[in-house]
Amino acid sequence: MEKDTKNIILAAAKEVFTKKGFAGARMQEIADQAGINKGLLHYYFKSKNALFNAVFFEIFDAVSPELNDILSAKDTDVLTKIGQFVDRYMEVLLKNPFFISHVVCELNRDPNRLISSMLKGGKIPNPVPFLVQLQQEAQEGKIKETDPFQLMISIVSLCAFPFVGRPVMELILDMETQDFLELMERRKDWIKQFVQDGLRP
Amino acid sequence: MEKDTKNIILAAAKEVFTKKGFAGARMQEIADQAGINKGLLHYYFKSKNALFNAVFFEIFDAVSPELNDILSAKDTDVLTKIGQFVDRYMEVLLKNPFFISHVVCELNRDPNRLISSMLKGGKIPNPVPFLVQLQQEAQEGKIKETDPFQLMISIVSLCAFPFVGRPVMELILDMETQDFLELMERRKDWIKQFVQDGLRP
DNA sequence: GTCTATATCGGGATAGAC
DNA sequence: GTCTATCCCGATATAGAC
Repeated sequence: MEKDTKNIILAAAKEVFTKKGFAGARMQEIADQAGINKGLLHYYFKSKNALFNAVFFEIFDAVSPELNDILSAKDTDVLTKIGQFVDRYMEVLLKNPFFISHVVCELNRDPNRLISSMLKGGKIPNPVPFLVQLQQEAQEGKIKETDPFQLMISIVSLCAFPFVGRPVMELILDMETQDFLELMERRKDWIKQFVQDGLRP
Repeated sequence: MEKDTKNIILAAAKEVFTKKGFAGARMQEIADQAGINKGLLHYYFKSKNALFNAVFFEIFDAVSPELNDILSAKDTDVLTKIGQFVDRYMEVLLKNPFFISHVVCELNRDPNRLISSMLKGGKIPNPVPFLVQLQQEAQEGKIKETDPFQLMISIVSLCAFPFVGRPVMELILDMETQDFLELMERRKDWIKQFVQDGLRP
């Protein structure tokens, strides 16, 4: 069962890396979680680093091109694109609610490890077409004039930050993780409405 | 020079923890950064854990009550409060641009360590007065009706996320850290304007 | 208070039996 | 392919001289 074991390992690694971060994760714990032993981990992945990269790119490769396509589409106005982007991005975040904080964490710790791999894969999102379109539609008076960089950053922030700040939120707002996920489910529509309101001319 | 050495250590620790995270940080590197040796670290702080907590609370204790006061003030309307909050919060973030990602990272890794200490200090921010006020002013028609939770989360997200997502942003938008900080400086006013626009009735 | 030297241990990685 | 046993480095923490 080579393929199964490998996938079991990947799933276990995803969970442990997510909870503990790269440096905090233990190969032993990943092995336990997968129901195997450390030796076998190194049989499938030659190092902790290789295992981490495998986990990361499994998600990244699936999501990045799709989001890129949404923002680069022709013949779709920006408000529609923003709606599609928020829907899809939040969907991914909800499906992997603990992973993004891990990625953020690793990027801050050792930006080169992930970033050089991302560059190698050549699948870096390209926001330029979307930024240009924002300016165009603003000049046409379809939306309020605003700094496109700041807006792009804000859309991602509104979606992603709650997931990285989840432990604090759960503390301050006194809620369980289940409540948090429901709040995020409702948040999709809230963000779309809020951005749309903010862009009214 | 006991006091000086202690502060030098705290500053060095802040920098190294910030760059590497708790698990990734090395006591040796902190000692090097401070221009002393490992033994002396343990003279002032009995463990790595104690050192980390000291660094965290130096910042947290200074900022948390102040932000709390802004949001709880009487006789100030919500839009003004939001402006003050954004200004002050962004100021702190700009002053410690690498620290929040570290805190987020640690909270996700081991929520209990920091959270139990925060509870012990008794200085947890209390958003309830602000949330109530949001609903009141919405009913009075001063601002658009909206989910107060979602709005509160969004204000914090708009300020904080760029700092945790900085490495990715610098990659995608192809900028240096200096450019990033200037972008954040301008962002203060942008956020205030955007939230205000989004809350127009 | 500050240093050097060292005890101790945890964890990534490897060797080799089955 | 999967397991056990072990190597060995690196990092926290301590002991003790100055």
